[in-house]
Amino acid sequence: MRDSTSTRERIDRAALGLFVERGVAETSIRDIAQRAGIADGALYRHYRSKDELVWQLFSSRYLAFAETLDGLQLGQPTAERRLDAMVRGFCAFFDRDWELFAFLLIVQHGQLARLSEGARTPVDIVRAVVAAAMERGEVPARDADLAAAMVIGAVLQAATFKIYGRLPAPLGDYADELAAGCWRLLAGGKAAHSPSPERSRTP
Amino acid sequence: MRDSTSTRERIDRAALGLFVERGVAETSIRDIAQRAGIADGALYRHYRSKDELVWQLFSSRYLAFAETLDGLQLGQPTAERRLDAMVRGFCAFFDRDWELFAFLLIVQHGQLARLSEGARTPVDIVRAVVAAAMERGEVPARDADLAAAMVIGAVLQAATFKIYGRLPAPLGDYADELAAGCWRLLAGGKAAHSPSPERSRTP
Amino acid sequence: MRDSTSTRERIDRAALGLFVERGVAETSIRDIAQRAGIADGALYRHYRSKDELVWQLFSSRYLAFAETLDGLQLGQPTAERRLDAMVRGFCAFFDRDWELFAFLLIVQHGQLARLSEGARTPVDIVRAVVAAAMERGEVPARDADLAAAMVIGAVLQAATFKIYGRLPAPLGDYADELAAGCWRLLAGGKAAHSPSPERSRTP
Amino acid sequence: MRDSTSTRERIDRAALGLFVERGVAETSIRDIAQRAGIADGALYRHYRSKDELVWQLFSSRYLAFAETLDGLQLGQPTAERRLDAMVRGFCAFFDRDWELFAFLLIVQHGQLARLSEGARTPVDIVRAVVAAAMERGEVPARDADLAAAMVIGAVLQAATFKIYGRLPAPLGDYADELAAGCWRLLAGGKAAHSPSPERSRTP
DNA sequence: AATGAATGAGTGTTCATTCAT
DNA sequence: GATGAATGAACACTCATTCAT
Repeated sequence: MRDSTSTRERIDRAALGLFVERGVAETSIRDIAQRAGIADGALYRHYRSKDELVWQLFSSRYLAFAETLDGLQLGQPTAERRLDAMVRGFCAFFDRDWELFAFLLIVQHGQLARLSEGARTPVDIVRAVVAAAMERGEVPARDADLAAAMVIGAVLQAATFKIYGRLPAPLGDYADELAAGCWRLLAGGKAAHSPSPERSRTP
Repeated sequence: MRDSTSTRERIDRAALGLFVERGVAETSIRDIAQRAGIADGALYRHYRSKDELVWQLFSSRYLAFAETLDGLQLGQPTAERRLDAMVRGFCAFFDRDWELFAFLLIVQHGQLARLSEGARTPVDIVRAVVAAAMERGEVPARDADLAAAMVIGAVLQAATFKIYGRLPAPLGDYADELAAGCWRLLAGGKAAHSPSPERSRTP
Repeated sequence: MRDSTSTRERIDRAALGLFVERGVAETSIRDIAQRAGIADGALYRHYRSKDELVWQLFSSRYLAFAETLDGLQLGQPTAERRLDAMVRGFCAFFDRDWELFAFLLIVQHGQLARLSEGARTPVDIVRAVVAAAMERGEVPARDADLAAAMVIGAVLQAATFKIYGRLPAPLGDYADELAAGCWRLLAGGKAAHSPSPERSRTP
Repeated sequence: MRDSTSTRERIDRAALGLFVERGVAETSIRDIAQRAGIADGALYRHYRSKDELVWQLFSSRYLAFAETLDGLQLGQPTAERRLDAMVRGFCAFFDRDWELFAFLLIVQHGQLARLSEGARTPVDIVRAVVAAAMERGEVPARDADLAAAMVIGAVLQAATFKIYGRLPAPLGDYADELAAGCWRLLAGGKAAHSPSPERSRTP
């Protein structure tokens, strides 16, 4: 058990690293096994196929992060605090293991569709928080999905910038600004349930 | 030339469609040639390799979009109008050819690094607009890169939601809300950490 | 077409030879390609898989032989002559290409089950001739299936003996004796529709 | 010893069953071990390799059957009775354990060559009986090898028909007919080519 | 320009076999 | 004797690429 666990962890870490460095298709099972320090065949004791490996790696981490996010948000008294906790949590998560985040980012397309219907993803968590805030009147009522998309995108893109070297400091250093920005996005202005036909927003 | 152009266009369209439907690695040159209605070998008259095809497709479209974005923004008098024009332009671009956008989204990782140092990407355009707005005092001075990331992310994620079916209407229907949200994000508040819910559009 | 045909024939012959020499499982696609003088990949232009190759080789030859057998039998006036023609035909077939026969013998188990329900096999041809002979009273009425089995087995086993070196001369040299033996088997004695409970056949 | 024996028997039975169901090449050591209820490695306490297992299984059963056949024949006073005893014995053997017979049938090619020069096979037993009958004048003198082949083939093919479902009743129900047919084959006629239907059992 | 048969390196995967426990 | 994780040499098969036509 001891050995088996450590072997699997070595596989996971090796795969994660290679997937991020070269991409999934460009990484062979041989590459992963070599970096993990095992023979190719041994990998199949832990995952039934390369596809399985990618899928398990993605889904387990992706859904675990959703739970983490939910846990952070649950204890908070106000929508603003909930958002703040989630943003901060995300930044910490990212700074602790940016490689994992990069992996999730890279492989999401093609894996997302395989999630079971009822799976609670990070997206669902954020959307629920946003929708609740609107229902309770803590925030102007708008299209909850669109609002959730914007908040998620704002934070995610910051992380992406970080990965591509467009942001110098650890993501945690931007957490305040990110949380504040998201709050402005969400809480600012008047209600305007989109899509609405009225226009002209120029002051 | 007429024939050649049309063949190339068929290749491009076939490749684009297949890449989005199945992913790049899962699409073979044979698949593309077949859908384009030519023999496998013929494809090599137009692209020297599969990698080349992906790269050409990505870079030309990606950089062309940057120019489009820049053009839209150039004529506008204020930062808010510039942002509005870009958001609206993006939505129109997306609704006209969402497949192309999905392609750009999917292949960006792995292609982004190949862009030449001085290339003007959509990201650069947005960043420049945001930075200029801050310099001119049209918007509170904050970290321009972070602000640009958030704005870009907010809009991009809305498009991603649209692709995954999380938003029902055409993206254009959300353009107002998107532009307004981005403006709130950019222009709202004074300090980085604003714990108070009140805000005013212009400082 | 010229080239393609010859390539396929080279593949068939190489596969046949190797299957007989080493067995199907012991023969790799590489072995076949090498003996056929082509690259491994080229084989897949002619057969979609190794299984397909074995199956095509077996079924085409097996069913073609059934037709040959049927043709030989058709022109004959009496049951004895029909049997004689078939036995003689089989021996000629064997002596012309014993390797093909050995192949059919070796791979039959596992391939036989894949034949479509209505396929006319050599076994069906012989059985039909035997049954017709019984119906017309040319031969005592017995269990047609059993009688067909015995006739087929008698000839087949002679061929098998030949393959294993237990018979020195060409099979054709035994054709008279084989045909006569089969005829004795079929035509001799009184009718005794088996399975019947009565016993004791000792004189 | 008790336990070991039973383990080995379980291995043998598992292997036999799987070989017949799927074929030898399609059956892995893991499959066998699993069905036998042991770990893969444990199998190597009983057989040094998969090849060994197949070989031991084949040769022991094949040669044991030869002895059985010989024993059955030995006590009989006449050639006809000897043949009858052997046919009957074969049918009983088949009905008692058709899986074993199917195994012998399937793997014979490729194993037969490994038998030592002097090994007494079922074929040798039958041939000896046939040859002796000819020498003693109990049966017309013909090519003993060919005659033996025909007799063996006739019975074997009936068994094969049974395996493939072409014969409905237990093989034992056909024993009379089989023995009679073989005897006609052997004892009937005078010359190799007997165009006349009349015959007498003993010359 | 186009064709499509051919190439051959490389992939994911299997599986007989070993060996530390 | 038994276990089962690990090995590593195959294997079937794919596919980007070439090239004679």
